[in-house]
Amino acid sequence: MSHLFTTSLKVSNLHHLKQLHAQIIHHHLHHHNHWAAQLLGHCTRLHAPPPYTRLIFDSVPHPNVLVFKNILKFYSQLGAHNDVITLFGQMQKNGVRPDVYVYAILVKSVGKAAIELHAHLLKMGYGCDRYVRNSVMDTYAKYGSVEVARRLFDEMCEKTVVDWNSMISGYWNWGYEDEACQLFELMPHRNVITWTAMVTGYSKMKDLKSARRFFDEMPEKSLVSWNAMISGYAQNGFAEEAIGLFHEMVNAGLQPNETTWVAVISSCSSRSDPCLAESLTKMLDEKCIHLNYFVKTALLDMYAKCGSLETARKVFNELGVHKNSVAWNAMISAYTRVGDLTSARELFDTMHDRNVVSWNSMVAGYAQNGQSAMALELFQEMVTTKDSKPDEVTMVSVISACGHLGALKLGNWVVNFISENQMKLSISGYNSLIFMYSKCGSMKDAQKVFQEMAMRDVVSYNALITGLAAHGNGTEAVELMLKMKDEGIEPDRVTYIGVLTACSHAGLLEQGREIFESIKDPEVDHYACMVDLLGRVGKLDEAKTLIERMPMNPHGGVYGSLLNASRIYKRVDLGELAANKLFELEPQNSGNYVLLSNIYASKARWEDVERVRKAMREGGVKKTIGWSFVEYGGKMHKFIVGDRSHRQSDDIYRLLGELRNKMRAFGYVADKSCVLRDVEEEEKEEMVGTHSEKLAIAFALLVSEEKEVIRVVKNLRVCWDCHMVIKMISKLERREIVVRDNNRFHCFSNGLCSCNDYW
DNA sequence: TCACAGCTAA
Repeated sequence: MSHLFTTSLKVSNLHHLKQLHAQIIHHHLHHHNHWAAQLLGHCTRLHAPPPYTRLIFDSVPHPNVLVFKNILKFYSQLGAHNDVITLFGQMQKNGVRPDVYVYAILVKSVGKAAIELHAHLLKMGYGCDRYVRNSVMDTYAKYGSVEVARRLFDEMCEKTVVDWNSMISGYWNWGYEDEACQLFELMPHRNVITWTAMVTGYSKMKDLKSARRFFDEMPEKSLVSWNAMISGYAQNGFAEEAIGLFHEMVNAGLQPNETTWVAVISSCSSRSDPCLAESLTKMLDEKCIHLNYFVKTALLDMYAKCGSLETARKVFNELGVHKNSVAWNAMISAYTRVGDLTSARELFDTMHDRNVVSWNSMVAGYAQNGQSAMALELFQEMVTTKDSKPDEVTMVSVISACGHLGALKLGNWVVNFISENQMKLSISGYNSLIFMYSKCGSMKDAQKVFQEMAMRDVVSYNALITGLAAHGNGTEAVELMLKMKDEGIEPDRVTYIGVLTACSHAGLLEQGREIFESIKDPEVDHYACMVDLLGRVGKLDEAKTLIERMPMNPHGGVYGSLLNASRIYKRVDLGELAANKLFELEPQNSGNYVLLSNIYASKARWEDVERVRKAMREGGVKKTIGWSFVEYGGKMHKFIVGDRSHRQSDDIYRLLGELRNKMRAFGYVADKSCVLRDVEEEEKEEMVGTHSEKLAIAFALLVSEEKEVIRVVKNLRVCWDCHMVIKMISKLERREIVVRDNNRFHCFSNGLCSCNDYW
């Protein structure tokens, strides 16, 4: 049996551990407490898989305090607090008397309940044991109240360096920078752990400069210190610095461990550089690094972000039963990143330990892939099931989805939800609110949010300027740009796109020209805005000249602006020129065909209209179909061409029929511009159909009260006949109809549109 | 005699 002792000495990896385990079983010793405790100790040290470790524990018929201690330590290290508490209960049931160390572990796991446990420990006379005392204080500092921890700290007559370190980390944990620094200064003897805690603390506050200062000033550095600094860089997006420091560490002759690798791998993920990923994979292979849980999950994420979804999935599958929520969430976002929402949802539905990040990944996945309605549906499920509590990340996605849909009532509900749950919003949270209100057509609220912000960044200004632009408030947008310059915030490319668009919508030719001239290196998008501005005020030939003099190749947006202007001013020559360029640049974009055919239609050139349609058919160009939304009763109702899925479909179609008859009676005859045709009459015709807008308006008419404003939201350019229908309904029904088309707001009343260039 | 404090993935 003596060889067992020698084997047990060199257990340096999982393989050795399993060999030792096999030998112990061979000698029928696995029921013995001594050997079980040995094995469990190795499990903790080597981060063995929990099911394997549990198997060893369960094979002991009468575990003693040593065995319990080791299994508790294992679970404690995993952060499996519930298992610690359950096992502690079992220990008491078995009549095994816990010692101070067991209590020290337990205190860490019970979280806020440590307060009761603390009283119990005092009664038992364990209060003055320095390990118990430190554990209690540490737990208060981590999970409870840092003030209580400080009181305990102050009451100690002899403080060890461990107590000081616990207290300093406790302060950092709650973001109390000043208190942490104060203690650091007061401390009689600092050790490497103290210094490392300072590095981590500053990294947590995103103050990498100070973190690095402490790192450089440390009298001695351990591997953990290096890891702290590298991880600090990695977690704050300083990938270059993290990788650089990693090389420095290797050059200093230090052997990286798994924690180091995790930081390096995650830096590589954020770079999304497939070459770097490959060289890293090779390096791990060559060095035969043992890949633990964290490393494998980090690798999974790296593969997903560096373009190899298949490899990521392979790692994910290989994690087997040991997968935790982080791996699941990484895989879910990997799918949403490439737009594969089906696979993402499949994973989301099959995972059982969903947390807030899982929900966020899925909600953001829908929101960022144009499925705002699904994003809101899932959010509502999240709130009703109370599976996880939404956080700021959730709310930003939800707010953005409300904006895309123009769901104002829902958006207001979300704002209420945020204040009721006392959620704090960061600058980007407020920015998303400005965006939402702008998109919902409520500039008053957008401006209110903007005013109330304590700090604003360039995105805040851009959100408001873009909103003002969409509402045609050109002068205000220009003023806002001047104001941001005054406050020392430099306009960026988005700002200029916003102001130029605003000038264009408000017809501010001279100011637009001036601003365009002031841009240092105008990009192609800025030229497109300028062409749009010139075109809308009727200077089409000047717009054409500007295009010819562009220093770069014009993109679709440039010619799109010219085409749109040609439509407004019925310039067939320039319209044809722009359209022909567009048919080359973006042959599958149906909108260009629609616009050209509308120019012909406005000149009653029906043969040409037919010719464009034929070209479209023959080119296999499918009209892009989009959803229209109407918010009613706190819900979004969505419609698509020929839709019959809505609950009130029958009523909606009946109303459409009635409207058609009414229009005929008022003399609006269906002419060749297909004003009143719908899908039943024109099944084979791709240019027309029962458009989503028609269905949406009919639905809104059905449910709205007399004189209520009807709001229809649609982001794509809508067709000729739909515009005509909207105009006529607004005249016949004497209703105001607001349509968000092409991200602009159009208010129809009495058959007239608020903007002068609407058809 | 030891254990207690610092670093790890979305």
